This record gives sequence, structure tokens and C-alpha cells, in this order.
Amino acid sequence: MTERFDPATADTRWQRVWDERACFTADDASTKPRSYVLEMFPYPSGRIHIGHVRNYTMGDVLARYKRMTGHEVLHPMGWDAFGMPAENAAMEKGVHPGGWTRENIANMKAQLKRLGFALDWSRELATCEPDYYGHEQALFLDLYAAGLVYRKESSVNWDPIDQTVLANEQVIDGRGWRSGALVEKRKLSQWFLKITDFAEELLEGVQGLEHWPDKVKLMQENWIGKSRGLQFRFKPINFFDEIEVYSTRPDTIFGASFVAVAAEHPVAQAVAADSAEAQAFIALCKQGGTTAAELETAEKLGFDTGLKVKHPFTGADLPVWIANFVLMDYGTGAVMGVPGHDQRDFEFSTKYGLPIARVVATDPADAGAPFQGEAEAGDGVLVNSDFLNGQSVTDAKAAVIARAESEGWGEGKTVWRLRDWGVSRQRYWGTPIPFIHCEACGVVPVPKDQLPVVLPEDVDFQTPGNPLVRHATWKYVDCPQCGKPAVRETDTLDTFVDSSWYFLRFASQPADKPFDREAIAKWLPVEQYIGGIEHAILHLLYARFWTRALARIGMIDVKEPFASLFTQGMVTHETYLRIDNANGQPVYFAPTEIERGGESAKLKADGAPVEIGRVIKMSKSKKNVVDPDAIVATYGADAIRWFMLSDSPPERDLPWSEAGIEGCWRFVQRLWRLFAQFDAATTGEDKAIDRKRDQTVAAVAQDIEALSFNKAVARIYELTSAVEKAQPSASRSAAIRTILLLVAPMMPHLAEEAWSTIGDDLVSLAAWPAVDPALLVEDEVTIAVQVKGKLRDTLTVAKGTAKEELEALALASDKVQRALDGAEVRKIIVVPDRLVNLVA
RNA sequence: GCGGGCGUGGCGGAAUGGUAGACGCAGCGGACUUAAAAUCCGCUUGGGGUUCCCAGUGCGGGUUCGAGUCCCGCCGCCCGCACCA
Repeated sequence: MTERFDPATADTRWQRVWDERACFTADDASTKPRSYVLEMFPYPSGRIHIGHVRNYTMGDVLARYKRMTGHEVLHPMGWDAFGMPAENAAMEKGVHPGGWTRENIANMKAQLKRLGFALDWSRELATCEPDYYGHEQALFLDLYAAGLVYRKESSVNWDPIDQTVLANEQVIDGRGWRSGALVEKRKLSQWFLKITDFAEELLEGVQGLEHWPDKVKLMQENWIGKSRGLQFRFKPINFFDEIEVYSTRPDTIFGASFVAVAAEHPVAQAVAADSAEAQAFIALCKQGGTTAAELETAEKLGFDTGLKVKHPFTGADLPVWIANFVLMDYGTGAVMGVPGHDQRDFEFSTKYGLPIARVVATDPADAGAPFQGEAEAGDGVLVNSDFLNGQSVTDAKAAVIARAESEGWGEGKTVWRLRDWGVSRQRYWGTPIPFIHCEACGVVPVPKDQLPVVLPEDVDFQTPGNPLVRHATWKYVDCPQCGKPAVRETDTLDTFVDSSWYFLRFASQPADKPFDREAIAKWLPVEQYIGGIEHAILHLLYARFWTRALARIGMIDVKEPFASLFTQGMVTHETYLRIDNANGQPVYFAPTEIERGGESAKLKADGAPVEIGRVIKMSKSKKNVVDPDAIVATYGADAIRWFMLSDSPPERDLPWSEAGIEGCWRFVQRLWRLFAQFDAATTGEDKAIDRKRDQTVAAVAQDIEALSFNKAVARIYELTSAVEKAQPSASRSAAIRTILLLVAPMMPHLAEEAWSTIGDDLVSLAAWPAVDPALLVEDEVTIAVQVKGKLRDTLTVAKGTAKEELEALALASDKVQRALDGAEVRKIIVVPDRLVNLVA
């Protein structure tokens, strides 16, 4: 073996061998236990970033480990290739979105190959190709046939200058990102998927996701948001229509001091018909964007219509307001305002001088207690509420619902926060929605034999808006039903649709249908899915929905796509900056422009110091990005892979550092030197090393299966140090060989290179080392001896030493006697093999 | 605003309610070397009267023989909020 490991030659050599021997191609016909390991596929932005490297390294270690433990592994890769950045590139650089995307894919694929990932490239797919999105169109038509697709009006962000629809991220401080115009809400007829039909199923299904993080399950449950409440009608006093409201807190009905309706509500519209002021207020509500965060942080505004309704119990007059915080989409578009126990209502009432009453108190004696500047939404006992007084919130809810139902003015109702999924996008670079609009026949699905509806290539991006709409020929077709001239739908599908079934297409890729049912039965569900926490709700919920929808219409037999989910943290980096003297703004520098000392940093260009800023998520604007390619070129793939796994727990953020990658590089070389010391001919036994080796193998296996790579890494460091210090023996050589196998999933190139002199064939195809269970058990344990809960001494005893003996040994300790200082021992707590606690 | 999460040495972190700081990074000291790099050895939470003692896991309370871990209330940071992916 050479003196140093040289990744520049070894990396490519082994990558070629793996390719040529198709080591990582999944065999559909295999009889081995199967394991489908999947990382969220990337958007082809042009370059792999460190976050991708982290994501794919984790999946790769698991995939390689699974292969070593006898599994047939499916570990595929593809491209989430539709989306806005391609259109932005087209507008900025004049390139075609398709050309730009495909070039990016080629570059990023080469980058992934340089990292040595054990991927089955034979199943590669890109969602922007007709052989993918054509099948998606077919599935969309199937869902349509099953009644799960419909059209309705819905609000979008409208840029009145560019005359175009804006994505939420294109709205900055209420203005269009390019034009700077104040954004308005505008109604458009759009396509929707009936995800709400699955609300109950999706909610119940969460319970069965045993291997999902609790936090993600909780977020999904809250997002679906099942709530039981009262839907009821307020009788009008000085007008004719009843107002139907929905409340999740009917218990607080005696605290109602007003009724508020959404700007789009029929009552609001009726009032506006002969009130210019009301019209102006409704127009005001149309200003601004459509996001929930924007709506909820906006100042609470209202308009008193002058209408009054009658309180169902007290008979009191309640004023009817139009309010900007009431949503037409949720419940009935009208609410009863209970300022004492709802924060929005509280702010609203404070602003407009409406009464604020207390109807819930922690203690009945506090019925007259004032509010401390905010609403009290918590639990308690009903007060000032007639027949409800003294009841708990839960009981009072039931009581009010029962009364309303028996008196016939309302009924208990389950309402979901989850809304149907709007999939229409007024954009070019996405899957065309396969429908045709005919004046005579209405909305007509494109016949399946005419799929795919292919995106035209000859489009221009000189003007804002969707180029499909202004394309000279593309949208003009004959109606499939009546044959008369008609037009194609020009909306394309949300890219979340593309990512809602790609994991099914990986199992098999027939040309004539989206997937093969048997292949899905074999491979799905994905055994381990890995991706960012930012996808905790939307992508994962949509993928779950899509899978259930396909199961419901009888196309597949699996209901939940991902058996285990892991959400990894971001990769962060220090920032380097100077404050610009002229305008006081920070000027950022890239890590490559910096020379980093122990606690300081200076700019290479002028040698003067720069400030080391906060460690934050890598972003172009802060220039704190590092290029994986440059790291691979300097240190090789294994060092960067090792860095991704070391130190930080995978679910937390990982701070990148030059020093850290240097340390990984040194460890690569340290292992190389250790592997060179392997000698099959050595003899002699070293029990301590044998034990340490087997304990490490067992622990590392456990850690990898739990994706606790940082712990596995620490174990490997410990074993390495122990083996380095040990005298030559057969045990030591066996341990060296074991270390090689343990690091093989993490540093596959180094492992292959060393294995080529130590082992047979390829280490990528080798078996995980076996352990002797007898060696895993320690025969001696260290016991903590505490006095009043404070550590005073430790005892080393045989494992399983009896309670009485431990007590005696503890009392015999000088240190314990000194700590007791003559005090009488009142109680002794003994945890066998753990500790003795003397309570004085 | 709403929902979710996180907070432990100079830094990343470890710790089934049971010896806080494993392991790594940085730093300091030493060995080797003409010298440097590489490598190896040692030290490294703070304070003190340094074989020992005290304090200590964001802040304030609580439960427990015992709390980094469980409960309540704060503070700070991060993620998501339905057209970014």
C-alpha cells in the first residue's frame, strides 16, 4: 500500500468499477429482503450544494449498510425538474427553461457521481420529460374520473402592472418583486384536488406512522385541523337574512359581543350594494397578498354595517361588522366575536370599543376579574353564562350544542382546517393540465390516447405572464367531443403534484402506464425517506394524499408511501463581513476570499481583518456557501462524506468549517495508515480488543439503523484509538479489518482501495461483520455512590453484585463516611449495576 | 399572528430519570526534525485553600431519594403557514 491515500485517482477508479459491474442496480426479481431507501429528489438548480451532500450521504450510508446486511436495496435518484427558477433563468438570460434544466441535470449528475453514491441510475427520471409528466396527466384524468378533481374560483396574487399572477415568494412587502406594484387579490377559475375527502383518513393514518418524528405527525394533525363546533344561525333584527356562523368555542356564546362576516360574504355584498363606504372597505380588504401570515399579522380592520342580529339566549342586539380577518374559505365565512376569549376578537373589540365580557375563569370566584391586556383562550370554568355557569369548557360546549339542536337554531358540526388543494399554476414550466375548453361541450378531458399533452418548445419570455396563453398555435385544438374549434387549458400543475408520486415510478418504469402494480407491491412503502424538515407538512401530506387517492381508485395496494421518515437539519457556515462606512450596511465575503486563523479571519486581498459573523444557513446573499466540487477536488469524496456524518446529530444543523474538513482528511489518512498494518499472519489473542471490536460493531449497526451517524462516528474513533495503541495480535488484525468494514458505507472509496489488498472482491458487496453476543456483556461495572443525591465515590464490582453487598460496600467507603459526617442514614436506594444513594 | 421544534465547555456535541461534558474541532504544552509540514504524547467547564471542595446543562418555579432529561411560566433562535422547492 502507498504511503498516503490518494482520492484523486482512487475515487474515479472505484466509481468506474461500481458502474461497470452495476453494483447498485436493484434486482426486481431478487428473493432477498427488500429495502427502499429514498432521499427527497433535488430541484436541478445547477449545482449540488452542501445540503444535498448531507442528505444523500445519509441515505447512501443506510443503503450501503442495508446491502451489507443482506438486503436487496432500491436507492434511486431523479429530478424535480419543473418550477419557477427555470422560467426566471429564461427571463434573465434568454435561455430556454428546458435547455437550462437539462444542462443543470447533467452537471449535477456528474457531481453526484463524484461523491460515490450507491445509486441505481438505471431508474433515473426527470419530471419535466413527457415520459414522466404524460403519465401524471393520465393519473390526473383518472382522479378526475373518480370525482376527485374540480374547478372553482380562488384568489391569487395579482400584479396590476405586469398583469400577471405572482407566487407568494414573488410578493415582497405587499409589492410585486419586479414591478414594485401593490399586489391585489384576484379571483380566477382554477383546478382543485379534493384532498378534503381524505381529511379523516389522512388524520387517522398519522397514528399508524410509527417511525415518523412526533413533531411532524403533530404538525400534520394540526394542519388537517379537525375541530368540533357549533354551526348556528343568528336571527336578523333590522334586515331579512339569517347569518350562519361557525364556532369552535360555542361554550363562550354568552361572551359574544358582535358578529363579523368576511368581505366576500353575501351580507357584506348586500350592504355594499347601497353603501359607498362599505364598497370602499371591501376594496381595502382586497389589497395585499393571500398568505395566512400576511392576513393574520395585518391590522384588524372592520366596518360596522349598522345591521343587528339577536343573541339566541339573551336576546340582546349584536352589531354585524365586516372584518378583514374573517376568511370566506373557512367555516361559513362569518363568526361570532367573543373578545374575552379570542385574541383576534379582543384586538378588534379594543380598537372599535366593543364590550369585552368574561365568560370563562380559572376559578368561579374570578367571574369579575379584569383582562390583562389580552384574551384568555385557556381552559377553565364557565361564569356569567346563565345555565352554563360552573361547567367545564368541554361540558359547556356539549351543552350549548345540545340546546341549539333541540331548539332548532344550530347543530354540532365537524370542520376541517385543511382546504382543497389548488393545483393550477398560470405558468409555462410545468405539467400541462390535460383538459380542453369547448364553447359547446364545456370542460372536456383530453382522451388518454392523445397523451401526453406536450409543452411547446417555441416560447418566448420577453413579456411577463404565461407564454402558453399567447402561443400562436399550441392551445388551438378541436374539441374531442364535438370536433369544433376549442382551446387547451393553459394552466399547468403545481410542482408538488410531480413530487407526489415519483417514488412510485421508481419502483418500475413501464412506457405504457405510470407504474406496474406488482412492482409497487414489492418495493413500497419506502423503508426510509430522508429530507428537510421544511417539507414536514405540504410535500409529505400531498404525497400521502396522492398515494391514498390512487389506492382508493384501485390502482395500487399501498396507502402510506413512507414507512419511516427522517428530517435532516441544514448545513450552516460562518459569515465574513465588514460594515461599509458609507452606508452602514454589511458587505459579505465568500469563504474562499478569507484566510481563517484560530479565532480571527482576514481578507486575502488586503490582509486586513474581517469580522466573523453569525453561523447561519448557507445562502448566496450572505456569500457563506462552499462548493462541494472544490472540497472533493481537494480532499476527495470520503472526507466530505465523513464530515457530513460527524459531530452534529443529523436532525440538527451542521456547521461547516475548514478546520472540520481538515480533521476529516487527517482521519482518512490515519485510517489508511492503520489499514496498512493489517497482517493476516499475526497470532495471539487480545481479549480487550475482541470485546471492544464486537461492542463497536453492535453499537455502530444500531446507530446507523437509527441514523445516529454522529454516534457511530464517535464509536469508530474510539475503536480506532484503541486498536492503534494495542500490541500486534490476531485480534488486532481482525479489528483493523472490522474497522474497514464499518467505515465502508461512509468512506467507500478508501474502503475499496484498502480492501483490494486485505479482502476479496469488492467491499461494497461484502457482508457486515458478525458479532459474538457473549462479548457484548461487560463482567465488571462501575457503581456511583451518592450521599443525598450527590456523587461521593465510585465502586468497581462484578456485574450483578447483590443489593446488600453494594450497600455494605458503599457504607464502608471513607469518602462516603466523610460526606455523611456522622449523620444517620435513613434510606438507601440501590439500582443494581448502577448506583447506591444514601439518604441521610 | 398561528402551528411545530431547539437551547449542555471557546465550538459541534454525548448522556434507558441514576458518575454531566464520551467523541471530534479549536487552543496550550511537549516529543521527533537543521527547520517546517506530517505524525505521536499530555492538558483543556468555571472558581477555590487543587489527593479535595464548591458552582454549573438559556432564565424563574415545581415534582423526585435523585432532573440536562418530567411538569408549569418566561426569554432567545430556527422551520412551516397552502403559488419557493
